[in-house]
Amino acid sequence: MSNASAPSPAFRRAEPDARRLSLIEACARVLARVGAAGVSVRAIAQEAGVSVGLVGHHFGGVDALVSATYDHVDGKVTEALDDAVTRAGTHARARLEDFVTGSFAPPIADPALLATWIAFWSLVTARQDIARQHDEQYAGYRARLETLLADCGLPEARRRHAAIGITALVDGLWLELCLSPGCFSPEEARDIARGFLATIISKDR
Amino acid sequence: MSNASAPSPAFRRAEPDARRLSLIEACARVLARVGAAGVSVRAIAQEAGVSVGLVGHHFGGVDALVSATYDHVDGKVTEALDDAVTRAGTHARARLEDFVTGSFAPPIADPALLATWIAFWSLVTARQDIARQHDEQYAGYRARLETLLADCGLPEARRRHAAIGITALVDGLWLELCLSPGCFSPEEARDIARGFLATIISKDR
DNA sequence: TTGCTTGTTGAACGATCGTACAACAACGGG
DNA sequence: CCCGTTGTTGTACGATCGTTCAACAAGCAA
Repeated sequence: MSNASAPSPAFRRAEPDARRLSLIEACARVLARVGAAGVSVRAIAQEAGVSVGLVGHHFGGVDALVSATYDHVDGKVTEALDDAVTRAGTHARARLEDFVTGSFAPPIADPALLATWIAFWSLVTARQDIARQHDEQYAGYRARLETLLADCGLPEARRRHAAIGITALVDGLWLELCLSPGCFSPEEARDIARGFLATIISKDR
Repeated sequence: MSNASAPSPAFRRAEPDARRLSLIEACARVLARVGAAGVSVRAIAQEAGVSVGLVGHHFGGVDALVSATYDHVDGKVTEALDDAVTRAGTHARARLEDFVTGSFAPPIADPALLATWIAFWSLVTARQDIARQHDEQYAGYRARLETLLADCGLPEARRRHAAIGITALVDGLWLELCLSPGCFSPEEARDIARGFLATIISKDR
């Protein structure tokens, strides 16, 4: 039964980018499971199946890894919503509706993703770089929303308040959908959001 | 200048309830400052100006103190909103509006309180007792809201969706008001919330 | 095969964590 | 005045934290 000719390697080398990605994904899973209060280098390394030192080698420290995870998760959310808009076709109202209700469907409605996001929120107070990342993320989301509202013919004077309100409603529904999953369904969240949009944009067009 | 007759005491004894309250308030301040990830027995004790052992003596552990802080902060929020409703008088629509917009005025709009609340959210995933406390708090808020909606003549069939939507909008506005304080003002949040209410409840009555 | 690059490991370090507990002292009742 | 109650202190302990770094080895080039 010996296998001397192929002494299976103790570990596999990986491309730096690939290894960084696997660490980022492991960090996101740990954040979702134990929250920002319980995240640690050792927990992340174990989740990724590597040693503790590798985090320092690729990211310099756990803070940079958490920050990179924020960027990565935000990118996935943005990509998913952009895909939803593209799939909606060219009808402006449909593009807006699918952008807004996209937050209540996979992969964004995933409880693990929401828990990860809450962990980032909890770090805004304590860490300046996370606060900056949040500001950029929030501004980007609102800017995309305002563009979609403009395409629906909403006058510029009303876009700002509309975008703030829609974002708040979506965030609140998304949040509660994660914290108390049994309270209401994604379909109900969609209906509520669609009803709010109907009060802002005229039904036709 | 000697004062031998009054050798100033090294510490003051306090009523258990009073000491517990001061520890709870110190815990809330620490949660607001450093978030759930940075809270510790030593930080809380230093904030309250007492020794580390006192936390264990009065609460048994830091987890119970955090849980008690959640109860206390939730009680203060509920009290402030109930006061707003009482001050609004007997007009049903005014009571509803002041209940909803009360979240954008002191003491609830206080950034420290919001940061504390986010810290609780971040613990929902990791701690079952915090999750239960959240469910109770959320159910209580929605029940009060549904009562106010009923007083405004909203048919029962529409109350559930309306309450979920209003709660989500308020939570989202409250959240962003804390995370990016410079983005929009409490007055704007009030206007947006009032506009949403107007689409749910007929203007008269 | 040999040698080099470098991704990877795991032990070691000091700091900080939560908790336990024995000693101390403030304060009220005798 | 003294004494008992008990709120309070501060040290001690083991566990875990983030980081560092010398040694190892996987994979590629020659």
